[in-house]
Amino acid sequence: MTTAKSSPRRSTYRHGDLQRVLLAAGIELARAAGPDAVVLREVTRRAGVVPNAAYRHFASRDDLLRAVRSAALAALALAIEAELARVRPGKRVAEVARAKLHAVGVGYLRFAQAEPGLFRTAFVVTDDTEVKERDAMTGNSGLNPFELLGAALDEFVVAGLLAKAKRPGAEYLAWSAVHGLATLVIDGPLRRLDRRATVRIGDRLLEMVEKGLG
Amino acid sequence: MTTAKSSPRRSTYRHGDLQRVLLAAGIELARAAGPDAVVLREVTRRAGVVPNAAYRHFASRDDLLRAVRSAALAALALAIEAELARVRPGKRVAEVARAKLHAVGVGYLRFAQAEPGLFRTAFVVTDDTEVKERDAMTGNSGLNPFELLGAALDEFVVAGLLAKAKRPGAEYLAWSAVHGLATLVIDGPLRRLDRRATVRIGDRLLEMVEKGLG
DNA sequence: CGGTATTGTGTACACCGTCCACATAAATTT
DNA sequence: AAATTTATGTGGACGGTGTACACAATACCG
Repeated sequence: MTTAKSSPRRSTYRHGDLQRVLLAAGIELARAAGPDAVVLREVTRRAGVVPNAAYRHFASRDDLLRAVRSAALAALALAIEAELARVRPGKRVAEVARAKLHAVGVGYLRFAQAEPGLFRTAFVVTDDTEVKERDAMTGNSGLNPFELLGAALDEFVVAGLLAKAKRPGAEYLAWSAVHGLATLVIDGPLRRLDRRATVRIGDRLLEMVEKGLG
Repeated sequence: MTTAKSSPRRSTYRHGDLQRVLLAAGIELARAAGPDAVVLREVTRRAGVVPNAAYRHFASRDDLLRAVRSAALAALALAIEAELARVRPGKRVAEVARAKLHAVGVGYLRFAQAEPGLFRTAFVVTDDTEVKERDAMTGNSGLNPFELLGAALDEFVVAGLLAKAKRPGAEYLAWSAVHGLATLVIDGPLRRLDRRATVRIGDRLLEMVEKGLG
């Protein structure tokens, strides 16, 4: 017999869509158990392929992880955009701007709590710092999470809620606060908070950011 | 011959102080390259001992990592206390309280930038959530970093800078902001900032927290 | 149709954490 | 002081990991 061993479960020698399947498996592992769970051999196992096959599509395990990380960032961007889409186009620009910034924060925190594995993966620190797949980590708007926050702050300036002089760098301050709370909620002392309590403290935090930025 | 092989480099069969040496080696690895670098076999290698010897002092690699994490938290607490000690005991309580909160934030950020490996290790998420070595992670004051922040906020209330009603949970908000900025600075987009620029944005962040908390 | 580039396979290596049985030395009991 | 128990380090093994290298099978292109 020419073919036996384990279980080919695939008639053709070529897989056809291995890259995508490997990435999908990686994302699934990350979702279930965070970045450390993205192990190359398990990914290939799920794709029904030998471990080394992955090296035809990813330079290393770290390269695969980077791809998964981009996907996680894209998912976060989509979650934020979904929250932004719920903002009703009211009359007063100030209120709309406020609602949008709030939506960014809420989307961020919601995602962290709903998908902690992906969230941690999105912010894992990989070997080489610079990113090439810039647009693999964006949502429908073409903006990544950080840029979505920046856009919301721009509207704050337009609405007169934030002095133009204070705009540069403001996204770092706002992002710090929201991201910090997210890590507290998924890994830190606020781990056991339920959704309601999270929303409450999230609101307080966003209030602090709004009041404090100006 | 009874003894040969590699190099015992130790005459006595017993080591004498292995637990401490293993922990020290683990801390050194964490300092140099973060939590993932705390690998059990390397730690024992540095102690001149066979890998399994570690299991007489730590239940697992994760247990060792937890000990290193406690040490890292203690180091952070010490850094904060050092900054607090520089606060001059001025006349006005309000000014002192402000300076102390500022010192906590600055100590936190300084430590993150000066010892990124230890900082990341201090906040690594380990398997079992609860901590037993509660006082292995404190500074000279007996307080851990989080509690030091809480104490600073208490003084804020005493000084009338923070309404009593807003005190509960305030440490979560302040901590979120500072910790978020720290991660931005060591792993995120602000990675390349020099000390001066870090101090500047740190000041802005702390200003936001002060203004926003009230 | 025949050569060539692409993609998956097989084998092998070094490293990791951890289990088990065993050896040695210190502590304790007799 | 001798005997026994307990603490600590050793040796060897197993299954897991990432990845390098040579090879095989297919798709593609002239």
